[in-house]
Amino acid sequence: MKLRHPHATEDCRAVSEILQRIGDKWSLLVVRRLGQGPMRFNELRAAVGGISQKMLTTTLRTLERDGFVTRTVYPTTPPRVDYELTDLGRELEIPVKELAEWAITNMGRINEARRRFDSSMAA
Amino acid sequence: MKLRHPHATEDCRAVSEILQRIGDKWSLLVVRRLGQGPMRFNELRAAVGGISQKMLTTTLRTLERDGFVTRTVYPTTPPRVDYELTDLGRELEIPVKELAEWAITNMGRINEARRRFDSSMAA
DNA sequence: AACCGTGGTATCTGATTGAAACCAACACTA
DNA sequence: TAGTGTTGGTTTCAATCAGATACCACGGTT
Repeated sequence: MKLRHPHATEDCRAVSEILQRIGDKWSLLVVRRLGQGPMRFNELRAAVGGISQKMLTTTLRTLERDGFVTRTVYPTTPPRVDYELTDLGRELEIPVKELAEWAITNMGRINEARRRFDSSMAA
Repeated sequence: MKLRHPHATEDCRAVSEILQRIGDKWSLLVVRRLGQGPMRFNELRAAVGGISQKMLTTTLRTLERDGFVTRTVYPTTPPRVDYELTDLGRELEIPVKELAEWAITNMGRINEARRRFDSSMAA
C-alpha cells in the first residue's frame, strides 16, 4: 500500500475546511456580488436576495474574519457600512471561477445522475 | 448599474450548491482516497480515518446519487461492496485540485487574518 | 448455540439555519 | 418636542440538519 502523497490527508482536510467555509449557503453569493465592487449592507442584501439580515451579518463577519472582505463604517447618520473584497478575496475568485465553470457545464450530468438514482430507488 | 453576467445569480447558486455538496466534512476525503483506485467499505473507512460508519455510508450514498462514485455489491459471504470513482468523479478532481492548491498556499494568509481579527476583537 | 466479520440502519443530541421582533442613533416632520 | 423613519445590527426562538453512539441482519466458523 504505497502512498504517493504523504501529506494528502492533511492537505485534503485543509481543502475540505476551506470548502466548508466558502461552501455554506451564502458566502459565494456574497463574494460574487462584491466582486462587482463595494456595496453597502442593504444594497447587498437586496442584490443577493432571499437572505435574512442575520445571515448576511454572520456571513459578512466570517468573510471579514477570514480576510476576504473589509468592513468600513462611515459614522454618518444614518450609518453607512461598506463591504469590499480584499486582494485575498479577489484571488479566491480565480480558482472558484474554475470550479464554477465546471459546476455549470456538468450540472446536467449531476442532475441526470440524481434522477436516475432516485427513480431506481423508487423501484 | 450594468450587469455583465446576467445569469450570475443562478450560476452562482449552482456553484454554491456544488460546494456545499462536496464541501461537507467527508466527501473530499473520500473522493481523494477513491482517486487512488477502487476500495471496499471498511478499507475506505480505515484509510480515511476518524469517520463513523454512518457518515461513510451517508457520504458514499450521496456521492453515488450525484454520479461521482459507483457502488458494486458482490453477493458473497461475508458481503463485499466496492466503491469506485466514475468519470464524472475523476473529472471533478481537476478543478478541485486547483482550489486545493490555492487553499494550501493561502491557508497561512487566512489563519493570519483570523488571528488579527480575533485579537482586535478581544481588545 | 455463541461469536465474528461484513455492511448498514435507528436513535438521540448538539449545532446551524432562518424568521420575526426588538434596539440604538440620529434626522426630519408635524 | 413627541412621533416617525432610516440604517445596520442583535436577540429570541422554532425548525432543521450533521454526526456520534448503539444496534441490526446475514451467514460462516468453532
